[in-house]
Amino acid sequence: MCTAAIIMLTAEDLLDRLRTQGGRVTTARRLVVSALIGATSHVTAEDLAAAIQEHHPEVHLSTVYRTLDSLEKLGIVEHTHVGHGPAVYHVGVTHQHLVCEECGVMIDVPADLLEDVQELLRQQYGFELHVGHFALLGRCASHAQMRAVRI
Amino acid sequence: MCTAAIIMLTAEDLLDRLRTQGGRVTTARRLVVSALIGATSHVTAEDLAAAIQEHHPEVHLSTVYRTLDSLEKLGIVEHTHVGHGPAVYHVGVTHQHLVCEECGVMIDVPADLLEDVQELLRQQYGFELHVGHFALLGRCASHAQMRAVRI
DNA sequence: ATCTTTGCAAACTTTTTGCACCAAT
DNA sequence: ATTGGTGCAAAAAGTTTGCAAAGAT
Repeated sequence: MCTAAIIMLTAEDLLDRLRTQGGRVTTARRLVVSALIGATSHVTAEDLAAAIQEHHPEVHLSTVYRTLDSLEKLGIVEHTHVGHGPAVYHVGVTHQHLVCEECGVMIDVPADLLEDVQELLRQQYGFELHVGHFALLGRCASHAQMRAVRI
Repeated sequence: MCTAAIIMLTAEDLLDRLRTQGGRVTTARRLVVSALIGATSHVTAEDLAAAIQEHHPEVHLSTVYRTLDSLEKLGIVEHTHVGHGPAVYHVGVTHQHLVCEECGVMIDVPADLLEDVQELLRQQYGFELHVGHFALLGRCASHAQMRAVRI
């Protein structure tokens, strides 16, 4: 059973989308797309570059960034800012990230958890919330008690 | 009438707090604190430095950052990340920022607007949301219709 | 006298860009 | 033959840090 068919995109699906929009399918792009799809969790551009460069050291980090950009413009990939560090990228359905400011652990929660705020902001401020673009920061269960000053 | 007495802190109050905690009150710190309190809205470290440097060009940006850090450790000042740009600083009550990804306009909303999500996250994930540390991104009323691809 | 803070320069991190060369359509 | 993409190096943007000199207590 799969609740979100859209996330079952294969590497070739993504590459086809690129080609259809007038883009070219290159070795570098193939590698970025496979690395992204093969990733077990959210990855940074640098993670992807490192993984690719194990076997293809010539693929440059800037190429990874540019490929991810292209995929985002197609609406297939999203990036999220998870705190003070680098952005993470993922394929598939929009969701919200919770990040612990203490230990960095990331929790994925469904986007509809923010539906009510979204509606509230729409009604009171005419503001259309873009769920998922920024993580929600705070403290995970194991660090919730802490009252550390440094954040 | 003033609903939040806590924001009525004067520059001298802040400086006293620094002194009480074993800190020193220097010319540079005096200037940063006055600039911050005198600011009409949320300001970046660079904004503050620029304002100060009009009359005191010797005060360095890094000193501004360090003073803001000290004030944050005392819990008097907060910074917020409002998108891809620099952080903004403010004295006073915690609130949430909405930022338009299209035009950059910033809307301040009361922190309690997120109370329900906060409670939900607490109950379902044991996650203690730190309201205000990151802005909520989206589109303001005048840009809500746009479906621009680039974000 | 002591210990904090400053100014400066330099490093750092993440991401973007200019450009000549190369490659996919 | 076009146009778009790549690799590289370098810049950009925001923030932090090391250090010797200066300053507050």
